[in-house]
Amino acid sequence: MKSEKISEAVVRRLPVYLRYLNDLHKREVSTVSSQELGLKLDLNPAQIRKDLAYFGDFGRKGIGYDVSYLIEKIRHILNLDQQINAVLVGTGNLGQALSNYNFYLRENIKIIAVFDANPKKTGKQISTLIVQPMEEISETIKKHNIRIGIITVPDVEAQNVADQLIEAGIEAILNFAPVILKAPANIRIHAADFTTDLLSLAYYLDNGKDDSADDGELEDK
Amino acid sequence: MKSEKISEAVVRRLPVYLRYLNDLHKREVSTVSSQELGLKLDLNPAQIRKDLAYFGDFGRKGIGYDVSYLIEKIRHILNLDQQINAVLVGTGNLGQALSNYNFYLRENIKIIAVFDANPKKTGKQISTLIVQPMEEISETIKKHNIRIGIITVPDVEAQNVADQLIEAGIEAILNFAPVILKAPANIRIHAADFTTDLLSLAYYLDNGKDDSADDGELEDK
DNA sequence: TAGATTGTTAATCGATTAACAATC
DNA sequence: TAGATTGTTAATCGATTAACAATC
Repeated sequence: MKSEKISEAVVRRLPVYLRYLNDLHKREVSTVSSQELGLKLDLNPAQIRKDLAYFGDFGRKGIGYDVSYLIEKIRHILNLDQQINAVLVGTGNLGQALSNYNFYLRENIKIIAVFDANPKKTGKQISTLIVQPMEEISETIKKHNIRIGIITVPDVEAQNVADQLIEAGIEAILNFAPVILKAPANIRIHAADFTTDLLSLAYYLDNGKDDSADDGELEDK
Repeated sequence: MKSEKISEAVVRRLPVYLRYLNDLHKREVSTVSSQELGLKLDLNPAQIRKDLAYFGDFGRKGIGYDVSYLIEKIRHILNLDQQINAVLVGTGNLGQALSNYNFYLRENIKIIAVFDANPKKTGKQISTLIVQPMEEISETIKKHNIRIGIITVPDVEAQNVADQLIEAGIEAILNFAPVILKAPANIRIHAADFTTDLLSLAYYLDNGKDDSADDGELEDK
């Protein structure tokens, strides 16, 4: 174990490991090697060993990693060995889908309140929750020790909502709106905007493009 | 302009540029510098200039970039100057949300068919589309020149659906299921699984952790 | 002209991978 | 013991950033 700073790339792989380890556990596999993990997750085995070694000596030479033990360790590293409360703001289609999709079933992150600025939406029930008006957001966050905010409002409202969440003391934000949010450095923001993923995917479509024909306009065919 | 290979990191930033440029265009801003872009998008201006320069000399020294011209160029690079047809498989909450969320309104990617394996779901209407049974997927993809597949089925079914999409001739997949899909190298797959984003976010929550207390178990407080 | 800003080279920084001693 | 596999160092690879000549 070392005391280096952990890079974002490493942290982003931890949930991927955890997910597959949970899978192995369900299938009653008790031990796994970095080799096998790498094969399944399309990652270099050395990278996996290095990632894990940042946090401790979790493996055994000649044997591999104990699945249950590694699950426990990664869950601890990710703060998932405690319940993490979250709020969701914006009950459009996506917001409703996420509210129903209960993260809590798999890991310890639980959406415990949902909000919407639209009075026509407030008071309605989504899953087990009642949609609350924005006026109540600060009080709810403080009262229930809510640490993560999930933003699923239209892009023009996203920054405003983020500001309110931060003001109320939230620590981290998962942002589905297609904008870059501004926030103090101590607030962690992850972009979950899939339009970026989708549009960049289009780049890789093969249009019979020829690298050497940069200036040639091949409109037809 | 150079003929180097374009890295994935560069491609992923292009939609981000495009998004903000569209914004500027709407606000009738006609010119923008890499400096301003960097400020708004939290990116290094040199990086933005370098990214764009891979594809051409789009800027003017001393002036900056013409917003409309750059939009046009990036849209061309991303293949968005033509309609790209997509299918969506899996009409659960998320699938429905994405079907309603019409990408087509902003850019040229259009979901033109939706599928579900569940007979109780087929025949129902989502937005303007009728949910079709999986049996029709291959024919529909071929008939309508569908190039992108969006997977929103449960994780255990995702690989199977991916195989069917690939078999039918799809070129790229946006995968929302929390699994690593296996596919031939010529098929582009982007992971859009937000549980990974959410769980990695939890890592950054401050639990009064102390880097130097690696082995000390501070359970309380 | 003077000020601004690009495109690009060189320098830096960081992340991935290979290799291997240690050891189960 | 022999085979397997870790943890870690060193080598490689790639991406970001700084700096600046070119030029609008």
